Amino acid sequence: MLDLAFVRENVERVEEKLAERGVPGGLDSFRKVDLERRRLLTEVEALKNRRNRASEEIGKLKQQGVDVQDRIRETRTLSDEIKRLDEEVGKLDEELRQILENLPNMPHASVPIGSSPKQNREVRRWGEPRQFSFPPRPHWELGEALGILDLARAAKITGSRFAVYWDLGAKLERALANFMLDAHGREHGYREVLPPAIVNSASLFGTGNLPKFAGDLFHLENTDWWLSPTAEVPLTNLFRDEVLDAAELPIKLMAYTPCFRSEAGSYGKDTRGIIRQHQFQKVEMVKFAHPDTSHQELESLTNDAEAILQKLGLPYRVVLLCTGDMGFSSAKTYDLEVWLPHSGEYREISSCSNFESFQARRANIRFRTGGKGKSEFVHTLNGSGVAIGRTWIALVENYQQEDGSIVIPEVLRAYLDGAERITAEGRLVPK
RNA sequence: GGAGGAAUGGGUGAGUGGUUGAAACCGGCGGUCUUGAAAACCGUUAGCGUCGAAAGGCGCUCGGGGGUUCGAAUCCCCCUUCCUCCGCCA
Repeated sequence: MLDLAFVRENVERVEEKLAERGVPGGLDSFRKVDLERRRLLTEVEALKNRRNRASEEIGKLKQQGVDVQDRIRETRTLSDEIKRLDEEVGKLDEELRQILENLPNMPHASVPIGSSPKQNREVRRWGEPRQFSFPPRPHWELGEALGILDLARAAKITGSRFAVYWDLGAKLERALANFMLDAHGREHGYREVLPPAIVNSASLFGTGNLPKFAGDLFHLENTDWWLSPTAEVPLTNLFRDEVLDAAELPIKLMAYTPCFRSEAGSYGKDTRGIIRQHQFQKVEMVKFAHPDTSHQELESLTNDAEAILQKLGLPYRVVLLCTGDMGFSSAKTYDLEVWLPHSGEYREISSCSNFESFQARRANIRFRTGGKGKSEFVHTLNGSGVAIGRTWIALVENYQQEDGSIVIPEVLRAYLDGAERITAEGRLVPK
């Protein structure tokens, strides 16, 4: 959420910035409602002042034993008028609140302007896509053939866009999680957290998922609970309504959690395989940073995610999203895209964003320097470090052999009882 | 799930209708004293909104929301969270 006073004082600049994001319509209704609200507010506050003085007076007179019936009657009329005006102000408050809550964040100056992913800017590449001496197969074929991935049975027990992993397929998922948590914990200084996978609407409001994007989420019937779409939500909200000490910043947290997305509106997209799932697991990194250094923190956060792909030997590129492709809450986002041989393209595997004070304002997360002075909103950041399901895909596809087996990268073997290769030998799954 | 109890400023904790936005203590900050420090003493110490060029007004805020009243931290209703006891349970 943007700051009310800031928007008021910079309406035109805000309008320009939002136009860059392709937000239709200007801020005319904002101007109108804001003005009218303030006009009414001064009016009703003047009346309240009169009422307060009158009440005080009545109290005094009553103690002196003076008859105050007339005074009371007058003041009652005043109170009625106040009540009426208060309701009007309330309506305008609500209108203004809705306008503000539905404005996306302003893009950082370094973000390229554009309306589609085509205007995203590739920042760097790492690794060379492997040259295959045979036609590489997609992960769903390899996985089913090896008996480590089972989409048919997942559809039976739950539905489409769910997966069952067997044997080394399941273990690989667990190995990846542990490998990533260890790397970020030991080498990058993130503290591990295990949060709830169900969150309330206040938390989702804080990160900017609600009220606008309820359709992307799973809602638990007759409750205020939702399945968390990413650990960003619980982690960021850990410090909701709290004041942190500047000396503690940056605070770096990570969590391995399931993530749930309704994927409404993506029918027909990525229908094969496990690219797009209703449930997937992810290691997520979240930072609470000082405003002065948050953009440096974004760079290092992105590097931390990249380190995972490098250790796994997976070719990727880093893309700076343009204004039109960024998420609602973000001021600047880098996507990491990993190379997928079956489609011969780079696909998103991590998204690293600086939200600046946008989420902090919504969630009321502040910091104070030396325990004194005025508190300020922190800057929040997060990034996938990285999405496990898609890493699983990338490994299977990039390390596939002509015989359909998968070579396990060196760094993961310790997490898989020393296994060097996944083969169909001894498969458990009935065909 | 059932029965009770609680929620006040950075902390502890007073306060059951009228100068209480809130005592007292602790903590924080500034000062006096001291070679320095401690102790002691004095002073100071909420947030948001709104008007104003400023100085400074004014309004709102005692878990959240509604109500009663000329007037609510105080009375009534609803909700949330926490605690205790009973039941159930991985």
